[in-house]
Formats: sequence, C-alpha cells, structure tokens
Amino acid sequence: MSSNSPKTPGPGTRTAVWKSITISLIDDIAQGRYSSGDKLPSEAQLAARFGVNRHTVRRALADMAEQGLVHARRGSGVFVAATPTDYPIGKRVRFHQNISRGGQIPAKRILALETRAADKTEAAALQLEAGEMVHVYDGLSLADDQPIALFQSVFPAHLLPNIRTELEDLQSVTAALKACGIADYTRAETRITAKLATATQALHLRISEGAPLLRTTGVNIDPEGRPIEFGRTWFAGDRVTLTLNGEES
Amino acid sequence: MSSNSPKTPGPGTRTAVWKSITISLIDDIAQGRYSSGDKLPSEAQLAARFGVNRHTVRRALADMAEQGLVHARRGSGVFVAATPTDYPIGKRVRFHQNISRGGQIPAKRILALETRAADKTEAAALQLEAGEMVHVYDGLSLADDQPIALFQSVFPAHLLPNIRTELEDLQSVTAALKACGIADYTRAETRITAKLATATQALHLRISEGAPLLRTTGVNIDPEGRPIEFGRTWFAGDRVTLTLNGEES
DNA sequence: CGTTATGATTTGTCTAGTTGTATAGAACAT
DNA sequence: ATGTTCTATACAACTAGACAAATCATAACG
Repeated sequence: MSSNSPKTPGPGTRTAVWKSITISLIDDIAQGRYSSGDKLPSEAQLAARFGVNRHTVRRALADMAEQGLVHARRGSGVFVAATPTDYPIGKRVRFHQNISRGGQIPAKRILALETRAADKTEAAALQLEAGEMVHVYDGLSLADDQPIALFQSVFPAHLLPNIRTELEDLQSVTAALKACGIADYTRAETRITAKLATATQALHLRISEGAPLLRTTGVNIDPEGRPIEFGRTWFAGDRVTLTLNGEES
Repeated sequence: MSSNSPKTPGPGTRTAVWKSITISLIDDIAQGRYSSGDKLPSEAQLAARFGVNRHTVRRALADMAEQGLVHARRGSGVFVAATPTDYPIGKRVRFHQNISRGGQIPAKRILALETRAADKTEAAALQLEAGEMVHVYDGLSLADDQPIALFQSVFPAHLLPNIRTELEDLQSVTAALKACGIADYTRAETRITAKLATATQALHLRISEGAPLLRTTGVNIDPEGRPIEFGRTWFAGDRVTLTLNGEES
C-alpha cells in the first residue's frame, strides 16, 4: 500500500512493492497463519492476492529465502523454514534423547535398507574382512517434522543377522540393537568435517545446493569392544550446532 | 524424442538434479555396489532414496541407458549392462585435530593483537559486564606450510593484564596462560557449526570463497571455574578432520 | 505335473501444476 | 540519458498423480 507519506527523508523512493509484500508475508508467518514446514500459496496465487506480477512476488520470496525464513523447492512450492537446533555429541549419541531433550519431537524416515558387501572404508571401520556382508540403513532424521540430518548406518551382518527387520519395525538404531541383544553401546571415536551439500542432499535437507554441511563419522562398539555400527551423518550446517560438553553425561 | 540435447547448464544454473543422480548411480556401479547383470532398485525405491520424484529418476536412468550402462525392461526392472572403466579417485591429505581437550592448536603466525572493549557475544561468553576490556589474539595456524585454520582468542583483561606480551613471545596460548599463572584449564563446552568461507577467510586459508569451513567456538575455564578464554576457530573443511575419541572425559 | 487365472509389481506414457531462468519492454525517478 | 522497478511472455526443470502395458509370483484347477 502506498498510502504512506510520499516524501520520507530517507532514500527518497517510496517503499518498494516487493518489500511491502515481504513484510506482509513475514507478518503472516509471525501471526501463525503459516507455520514451520507449511507450504505457502503458489507464486501465481500470491501474485493474484497482492495484485502484482509473479516476478514481484519472487523478489519478495528471494529476500525471505536469503534471511533463511523460507525455502523453495522447484516443482513443489515454497515452505516455511525450520528453526535451528542444538545437537549434543559425545560418548553416548542417542538421537531420540538428544532431540526430545530440547522439547522437539524426533522422527526418522527410511530412505533405503539393503544388504551388500562392505567396501574398503566400511570394512576397515568395522574390522571386517574385505567383501564381508553388511546391512546398510540410509535414513533422514527429523525434529518437529523438519529434516535435521542425513545418515547412513552400516552393521556387520554376521553379528546382527536380522537387524534389518528390526530397523524396519522400530526405525531406531538403539531399539533395534537392543532387540538384537545389544543392550548398551558407546561411541569409540567421532570425526567431524565440513562439506558442501550435493544436489540430492540439499533436496532431502531442504537447503540449497552448496550450503555447508557438517559431516560426522563414527564407530559404535558394544561393551566388549566389538564394533557393531559404522555411522556417517550429514547435518544441515546452518540449522544445527553440534555441542560438545566437557563433562560426560 | 528429445534425442541428444548437449545443452550446457547456463552460468546461473546449478547442476541439474537428475545429473547428480546419474553421477551417484554410476559411482555405485563403479564401486561394485551393483555389478553387471544385477537389477537396480525399482524407480520408486530410488526416488525415495534420493528424495525426488520418480520422473527425475527416470531422467537419470534414461541418461545412463543412452550411455549403454543400463537397460530397462518394462515390468521387470532396470539392469546393469556394463561397468564404467574410468573412475576418478579423490585423494587428499587430511590433517587430524583432536578437539576433546582444550581445543588448542599449535599457533604459528600472529595476524593481530589488540585490546578493546568486549562485544556482546564475548561479554556473555566470558561473563563480563558490557564494555569491559579484553585482549584479542587473531592468528593463523599452519601445518606443512599449509594454512589449516584461522582462530581468535579473547581474554578478559582484568584477569590477564599482561598476556599480550607473553603471547607475542611464546605464540602459544597454553604457554602464555601458564606464564600468567594459569597452570591448568579445561574447556567448558564446544560448539561446532558449518559455514561458508568469506573472501578474506578464503584468502588467508588459501581456499576459494564459498568453500566449507568448520567453525568451533568454546570457552576455557580455570580450576576455579572462572572463564579465561573465549576462542573461535575456523578450520578449512577440505584439509581438517576433527576427531573426538571416547576416552577423554 | 502342466496350465491357467489372478493380483501385485514394475516400467512407459500422459496431463497438469509449480518454481527457476531468460528476454524484452513500459513506467518512473534522479 | 540512465538506472531501477515492475510487467509480460516464454520456456526449462521438477513435482504430482493417474493410467496403460509388460512381467513376475502364486494359487487354483485340470
């Protein structure tokens, strides 16, 4: 609306149309009209609602995306972005505990579940012979329905022959290991690196390609010291902060 | 048929999603995850794994079929026809750095040494009043003549009045603190995030702008629990892996 | 044992909707 | 004049859903 005073002491130009659309949409989000994870109306619909061209709406949405408020997915829509979360790492890494401690609702989605021969990296980490079979669990971790991280868990098949069915039912590594007789496990070592998101990683995590990722790799061992899981996780870097407490919990 | 469209992605467009899926699948075949004659997972399963619509997977498979790597049989599946011959192996030397103790790395070059009022973040971390004076040490650490990390250490001036001269002489935070009467200190908490390199950071670290960085922030406390250092470090994600082994408490 | 019917799974094709990119031009302010 | 803002149009890339056609697994039946 240009009912604003035409002459402001500032830059001289009236507030741009796209800027007022940005403000209006941010206000809608703040009012709860669209909440985290929701899909906004399509650009065409928004253009009709504000009585402007689609490109003007796009200018506003681009501004909001730069602020990290929304994220667009081609062919699908524009979605309200998630809020950042802290994620503690240490000797005991338990996804459900970590997320629910912060008051968020954890969930996991299975992306792939297969059994195959271990590659060189996996064999070395799990202390296997080359070519031994492993169960591989690719998945996506969510907090409050927002994607937090991609992960891949590799289990030695000869130690945990039927963990695939357990994982399928329980969707939890801790619970599945328990069902297979591993009551407790600890993380031997964690390695952390920074990577850039590939196109498909970006799609899963609802970020843009080239955004920074936090990649952690680690091996979990049972009380007797045998490696039972080789895990790799890719966290959305601008949505997650890993916290490392000095004291062990 | 849209036969062969040798269209190169324009300067503004990123890599197409289907193309990265192609690369990923070829990679899987090259690594022996799927070998010649095997049946690939169904299009629906692949779509779920890559977080993408089935049509996008089909575009990738069509590309691979055109290259003669796979062939599809309606009602049956997609089968691997041949294995790619040339496969690039990424080789890179990595510098391993343990973060569980103190978070200090051997410092090599001083970039700046100054005394000024603490900003809001620093004051909060060091439990200072707003505007209290701090000593700030900006530096660059190297290994084998390769820049590894940028770091900034902030010390409360009233607790460590003459640490600047010590730092200048010793170039080591641990040694300088010892010279100031702090025999031992521990890290209270470490926070880790992934960021993209700014132009100046890239220049110092000899990487390209937008390369992935590993940012750690932490506070060190003396035996009495008083915060004595607030440190921030930016590691070059391409060259560094942070390790956290379970032995440390 | 062999054949057939049935249903589920998988690839092939089609239509429609949504965001991303490129180009061109009109209105307007400095 | 010149640059910015907004409009207008067209196409590319990806999603979503539906349906057809080929194949496979299995049960039923002779």
